[in-house]
Amino acid sequence: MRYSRLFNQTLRTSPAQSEAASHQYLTQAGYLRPLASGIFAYLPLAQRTLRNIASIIREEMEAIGGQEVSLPIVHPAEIWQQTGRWYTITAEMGRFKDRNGHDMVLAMTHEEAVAAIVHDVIQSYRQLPALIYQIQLKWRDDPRPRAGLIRAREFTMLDSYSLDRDEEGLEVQYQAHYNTYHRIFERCELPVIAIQSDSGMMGGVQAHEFMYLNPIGEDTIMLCSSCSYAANRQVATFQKDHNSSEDLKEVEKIVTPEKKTIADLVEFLQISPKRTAKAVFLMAEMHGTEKLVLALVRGDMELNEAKLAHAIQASGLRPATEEDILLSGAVPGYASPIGIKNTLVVVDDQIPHLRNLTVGANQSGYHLKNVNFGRDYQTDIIADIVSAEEGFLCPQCGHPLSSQRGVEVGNIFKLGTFYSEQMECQYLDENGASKPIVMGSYGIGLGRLMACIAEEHHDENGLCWPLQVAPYNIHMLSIKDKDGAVQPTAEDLYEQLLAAGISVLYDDRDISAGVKFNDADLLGMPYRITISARALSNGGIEIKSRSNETSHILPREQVLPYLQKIASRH
RNA sequence: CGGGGUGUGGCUCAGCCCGGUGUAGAGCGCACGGUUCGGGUCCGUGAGGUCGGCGGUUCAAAUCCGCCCACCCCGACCA
Repeated sequence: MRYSRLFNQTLRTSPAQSEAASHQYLTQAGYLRPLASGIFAYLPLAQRTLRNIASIIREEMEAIGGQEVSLPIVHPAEIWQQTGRWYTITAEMGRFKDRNGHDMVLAMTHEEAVAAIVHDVIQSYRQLPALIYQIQLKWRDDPRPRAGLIRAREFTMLDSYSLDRDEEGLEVQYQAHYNTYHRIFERCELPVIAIQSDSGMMGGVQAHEFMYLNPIGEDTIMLCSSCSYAANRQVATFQKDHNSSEDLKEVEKIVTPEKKTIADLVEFLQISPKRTAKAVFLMAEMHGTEKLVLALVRGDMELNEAKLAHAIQASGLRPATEEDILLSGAVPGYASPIGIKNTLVVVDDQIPHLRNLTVGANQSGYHLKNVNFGRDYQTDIIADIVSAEEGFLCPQCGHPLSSQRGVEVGNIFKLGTFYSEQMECQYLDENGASKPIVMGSYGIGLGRLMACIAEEHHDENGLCWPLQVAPYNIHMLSIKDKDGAVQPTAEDLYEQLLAAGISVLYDDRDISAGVKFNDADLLGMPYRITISARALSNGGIEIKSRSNETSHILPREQVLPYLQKIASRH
């Protein structure tokens, strides 16, 4: 491609409205233009990069037996109603009516659509296992898009769906994806770690996320430096301490005027927050109705809403208002499970092992000392509902955990039979018995992946693409000379490279050398070749790798074979 | 949804506080001419703007007031 024909415009200054390096450079170098919040146009350089990422993905998916399909991005509401997600997912789903007034959905993901097709295609165990995948657009009306492609509302995603007879089959395909995803990210030269994760709105039983560790990320990952433990903070567990050797003491009502927070209370009573329990009130969306939930956790712990939602099978949580709380008979600031009604009480699994805690008396200005689970109150639901924090002890080895931020570039889920049951995807086994297909679903965000690669591979001058994803392998530029030997040489070499099938961007513009060099650095092709009078008089043509400061001169006739060797690594 | 910030040509911004310089400015980019030719050369000419929108105040609004919209950042939220 001749630069003079390239559809793009680099910017001298990076746009002010971006913080992430990837966003800045992708915009400044003319890969990307915003159209609306979280909605982007991909210009030719970005499109080529994405295409390269996509071909890596296709190769690797085909290698584990994947077959590519293309599912619609507009769905009839019926299939989403069938799985219930029409009702459980709210503002994030794009909906509209067609001309006949039918409710339609913009695909956020494709489990429903896949299941609808699988329902028609798969009849027999002879057709299983199967693996289908697509690289397709998604729409999620995210409440807060940010950092350019890191979190967009419209985005392209690889999503694959495994279909198996049973759990064993699913395990095989899950493992295959686990390994393949590592290979895909490796080929893109993006370092990632696989961590345990929440299955969120997808439902399902087991899940891993592939995280690119970087402060720009919005997920918090708990890591153990002495063993392999790594988990999303939403699900990370840790070793909890107990004091169950203490004797039970008598409950004692104490006066605590205006001590509505744990901080005030422990200051007033001069006790450790570990000797208190706090009650957090939330309204939970459960099976279409709202219910008040009291979550009881140790005073120094933080409630983890993802864990809580999981424990009570809630589809959504919101903070309870004062009015909500008063209806239960509890007193905000002085609340506890003792004596409240019409409330779902969830107790953190540490609490039953803690004795003689101080909790609210459900009476303004009073707390209760020496309260004990079992003796003084009961509940049906005991679960791990607190967040792991930096310094808490690793659940596997007891070493203190650390935390880091990360970007989720991929994930794999064992869906099990949820969707196949909802959508009636069944097959007949050898005995003629009808059984639900066991499904898995797996995804990689392509735009996000491209942004993460840019984030990982850039310097103060611009992007530095890895060879396999770079829009062009070679950035060739000529520097105009007096006697005019440069231009014909450059044209000639360019034609030769094209004929050899090497992907090359040739800066043929009639502008100063500095501009060409700066643009070459900004655009970030892995190799730069310079044709100039100086290089020619030094015996040939200059070659420099983008990530390396030094260049070297190669005789004219050796250039093509040299570049062919580089390109063959593509 | 809560908090903060910003909207002036393709990009970065000045002007606004304290209304009036008469066709609204600069740099970059773009077009044309010249100049230079290994790290965004220099000079000249030129095109390009409903000053986010609507309403109000005023003899007069980019500037003051009100409402709305968009975008960015933090939080809530989120495969």
